[in-house]
Amino acid sequence: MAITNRLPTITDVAQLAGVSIATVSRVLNASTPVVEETAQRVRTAVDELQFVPRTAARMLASRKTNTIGLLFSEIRGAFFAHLLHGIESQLRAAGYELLIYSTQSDHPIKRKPLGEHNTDGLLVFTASLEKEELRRLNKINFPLVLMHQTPPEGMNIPVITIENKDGAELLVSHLIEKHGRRRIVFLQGPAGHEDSQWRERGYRDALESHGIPFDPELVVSGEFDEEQAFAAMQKLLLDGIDFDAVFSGDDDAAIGVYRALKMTNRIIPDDVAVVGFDDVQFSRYISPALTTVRAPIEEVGREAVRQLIRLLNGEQAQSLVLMRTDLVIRESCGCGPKEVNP
Amino acid sequence: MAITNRLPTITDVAQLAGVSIATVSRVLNASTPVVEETAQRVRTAVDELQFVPRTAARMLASRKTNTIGLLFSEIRGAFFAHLLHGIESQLRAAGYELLIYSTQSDHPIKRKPLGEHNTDGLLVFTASLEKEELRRLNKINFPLVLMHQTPPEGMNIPVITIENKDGAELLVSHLIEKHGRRRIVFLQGPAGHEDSQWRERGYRDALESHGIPFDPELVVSGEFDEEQAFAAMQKLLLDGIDFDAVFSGDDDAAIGVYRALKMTNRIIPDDVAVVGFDDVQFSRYISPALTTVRAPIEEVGREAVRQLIRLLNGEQAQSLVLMRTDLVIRESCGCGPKEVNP
DNA sequence: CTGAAAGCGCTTACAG
DNA sequence: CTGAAAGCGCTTACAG
Repeated sequence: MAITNRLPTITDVAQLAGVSIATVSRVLNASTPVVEETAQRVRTAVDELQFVPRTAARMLASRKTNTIGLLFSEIRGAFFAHLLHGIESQLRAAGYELLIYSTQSDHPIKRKPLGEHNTDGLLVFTASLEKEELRRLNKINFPLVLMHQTPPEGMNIPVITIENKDGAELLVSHLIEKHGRRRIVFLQGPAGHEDSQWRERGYRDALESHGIPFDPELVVSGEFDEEQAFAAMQKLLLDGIDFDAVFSGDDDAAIGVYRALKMTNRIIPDDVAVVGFDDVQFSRYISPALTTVRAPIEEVGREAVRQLIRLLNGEQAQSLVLMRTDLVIRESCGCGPKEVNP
Repeated sequence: MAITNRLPTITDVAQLAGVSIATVSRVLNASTPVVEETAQRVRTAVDELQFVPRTAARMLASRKTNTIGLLFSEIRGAFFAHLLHGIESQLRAAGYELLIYSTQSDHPIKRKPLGEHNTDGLLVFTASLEKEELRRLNKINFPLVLMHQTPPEGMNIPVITIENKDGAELLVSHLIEKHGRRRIVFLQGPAGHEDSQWRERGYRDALESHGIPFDPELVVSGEFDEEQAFAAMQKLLLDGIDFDAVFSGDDDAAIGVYRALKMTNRIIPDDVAVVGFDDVQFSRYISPALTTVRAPIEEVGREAVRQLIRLLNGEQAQSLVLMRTDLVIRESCGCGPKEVNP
């Protein structure tokens, strides 16, 4: 099932149009003025042969791939769809191709999946690239932009991230001030995940500023994952730990929290208030509607592309873009109509 | 901000190892046996120089891109994340790269985004590629696999899709038989969307086999989209059309239906039963929990990759893979516990 | 404005 | 098992 008739090349076009391949290249790329009449002949030949320049040849000759790579750990959930949508749309507008790679694929990696050998620059989400490789790429001045992750010591790589700490602090303060909660569980994300670390800091600061002592018993791991959060909550319940609210780390984990609480007949928010983070698609539709923090995920993707393109154009990129988050009060915290008819 | 020191090439490696570039290529690709001692020297040189072969050069010389392309119309919602996850994981296992392109990006396309010039084969979701281009690619024997879309007349291109009609028929029959509904609205998907067409057929067949006359007034467009579905429902309500159930086309649209009904104080399922299609992440968590049809989306992605790889290997692909769907009864149809504590 | 030619960095018959 | 050489299909100085 191989390609049957050899595909046309630039040489075929040149012959048909009666010009040199250099001229064909020029009209294709509009890189140098070409007499209109000649250009027209070339275009006709291109159409007739249905010629499309081989990307590989073009990349090799021009020493540019016109492609950017996206590295991330996991394709999952609404969060990822939002991020990718932002990246893709912004990238197309700039005329770049997108190569994606999920480091979660546990198949042994022979070659470096994405790097200077196949892209002009890289977008790196959270800790999807080892520090080693990051350092190497940075050292050779390879264009990089990090998302939701600050660069290791001494590396100056642009970062796009969100106001995790402020959002979390507002959220937890709300539980304390408006709803009088004092025994608030925090479900951490994956180890080393910066979003989680900042959110935890916001959580702690909120406690501290309200004179509530930090209780390590109330901080457990939910991994930003429904199942893990469910398991963590079950353990907390079994251990008989006392609490009146849960900050689930992110919205996905909140689903697991809901399940665990409902399963043991706790009423949300009366018995236990629950809040998340991200405000993904389903958050407003679950019952009770989830109080959370809106993270501008799609915009993070867009902005990351913008900064990367600056680097690709030899311009300065902004070293840190911190996008604002907003509290979204719904019902799971204890506010609002208890499902009157939203 | 250009790459500072020239990147090492195969020639640098060859010199350092004291062999020809052909030998370096051979140990890198394990394409021909090389004396172990020599191979070792090459590997050492590769490590020392941190050499990674330029993808473009390799593609050009080998006349293979080792890349497959994914074309689809819209990156949106949980549906897409599931599909992409299936595709990505299966592709990595086979050692291919993934280039993605969303035809929705309304930026004028200069060059063909994905095709024989930059990929070895294409995965095409729904109608994301014009019939013209499909015919052209098929004619030159370019490996193609379609998802959720049968090929135009006379083209033999493998298809992976799901049992839309059976699923829809079961769903609607359930509404009729178990819940006595007879005025059932159907919300169509985008024009020309095959999933929608088959679901409509299932809907009609269910009506017919239960002796319920088809009423064109009850069929309106929801576009598989929350907002469109919301608008369509509002219009139906305003027009005073009488109905006792809604088959929303897909789960995303069901959200819009919920909103419109709740806004006008209709109780789901008592006043109006609602059912969806797909069983995406949020479906079990909305209130009332959505009765729907489970579509094995991730598996569709996996299977599409499997078939495409067969073609790439010169093997025969299965011309049609029809994946089964299952009815998922929850509460929005009128069954089950009215939120006892799921 | 246009062409001849070098070069991009690999792979792969072809000899040996 | 290994090397010299051709070739993959473009782009881009360099002349003219």
